[in-house]
Amino acid sequence: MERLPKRQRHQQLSRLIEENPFLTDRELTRLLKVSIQTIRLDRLELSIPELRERLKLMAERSYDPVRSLPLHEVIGDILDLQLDKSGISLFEIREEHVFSRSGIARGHHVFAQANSLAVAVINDEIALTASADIRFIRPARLGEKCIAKAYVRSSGAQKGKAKVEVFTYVGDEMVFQGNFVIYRSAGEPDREGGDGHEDRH
Amino acid sequence: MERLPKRQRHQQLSRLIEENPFLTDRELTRLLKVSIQTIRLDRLELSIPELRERLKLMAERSYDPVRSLPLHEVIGDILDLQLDKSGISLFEIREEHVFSRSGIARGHHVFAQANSLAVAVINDEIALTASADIRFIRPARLGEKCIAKAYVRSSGAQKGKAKVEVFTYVGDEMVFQGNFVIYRSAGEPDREGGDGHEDRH
DNA sequence: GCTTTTTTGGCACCAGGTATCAGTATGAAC
DNA sequence: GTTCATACTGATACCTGGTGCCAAAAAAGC
Repeated sequence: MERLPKRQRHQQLSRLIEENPFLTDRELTRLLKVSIQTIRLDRLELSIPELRERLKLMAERSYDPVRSLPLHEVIGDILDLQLDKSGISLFEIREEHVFSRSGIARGHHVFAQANSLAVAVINDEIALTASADIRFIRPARLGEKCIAKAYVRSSGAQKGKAKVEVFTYVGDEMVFQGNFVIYRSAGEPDREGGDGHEDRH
Repeated sequence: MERLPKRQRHQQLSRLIEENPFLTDRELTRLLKVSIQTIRLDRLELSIPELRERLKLMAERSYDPVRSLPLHEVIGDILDLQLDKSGISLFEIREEHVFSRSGIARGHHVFAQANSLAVAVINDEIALTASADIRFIRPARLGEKCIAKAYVRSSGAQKGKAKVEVFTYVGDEMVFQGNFVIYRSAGEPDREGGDGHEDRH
């Protein structure tokens, strides 16, 4: 018996299930023209879990709050935070942040890291982005770690507006720079803004 | 028999399953102190599908490319697009876009709608945001429908840079305004940018 | 009291498997 | 030719997490 058919079938099986994880063993018998036992042996050898386990894994992954709400609260990990002074956050460009073909991060994510850091650095219950002036210096790419540094240029605790400057680096290359004007609740909290935070931890 | 216990149980059941869709009927019997048949009757009345169906739905949702990559391609539905001239998109502020307590949309989403429309309106294979000057005029809130209108002010097909102005409205109130500079592949596609598109359909 | 609703129990059945044992085909090795 | 290994198939028992249905018991409601 040729060895190839089996290996080919294994490859096909992997591919089929990868591109449609909703296939039952019975449906796979039709596609691969082998018995259901063979399908199951193959899955065993390839350690591909059964349909229900596959679906459960997918559901869990999409249910994971960290993954399912990637734009909640602060984007990136806060490394340092000196309220009303400065802050640093780290954000790694992963698969889900880039265009699959070019590997270039979508602007939203780079913006979101900077924006949420600018908001987080403001020492107030409510902080909302009023305006921003941003520049994408060079594209951020898959796997790169973006370090955003925010500096409060004028805290404006009395005026109700604060100016925050954010620089985002990959290594020593700057990829993004932005000037944010943040409304703070000391001023008129709800008049403007498109972002804010409600939980300070 | 009081009507309340049943209704209360129904509420509890809905809440429990909502916050943990992975619960089996058997586990629910422990939590609600009723028989498994009652749980099943309750699910029937509330038309809550069985565990496996719930997981399957979650898996499908996370597998659906449109939903699983909410920040892919264009955010919002394109209502009108005249390449290198103007475009209109609609984006409804839903639960997942707002801060749960204030109901105010996170800035990323409002920005993302405007940004992706600005990029989409450019008639080129590759388009990347180079810089932007944005203003959040008033907060967008849960349930509001944001209409973004983009106007290409200078297409710059030769220069490699285009200027796009975007206004986002809720009803006749402006919530956001932004000026975008977009790099287009005619110029130097990969030199800058934080966003782009790879598929034009 | 009696009636109605709610709850429970029991049983058959289903999908989509796992696990295991036995049998068959096929080709290479001696 | 016989033996052996590998691959494949079939059959059966069992599992989970249910559905569907019927009847009995319990709890309200009047």
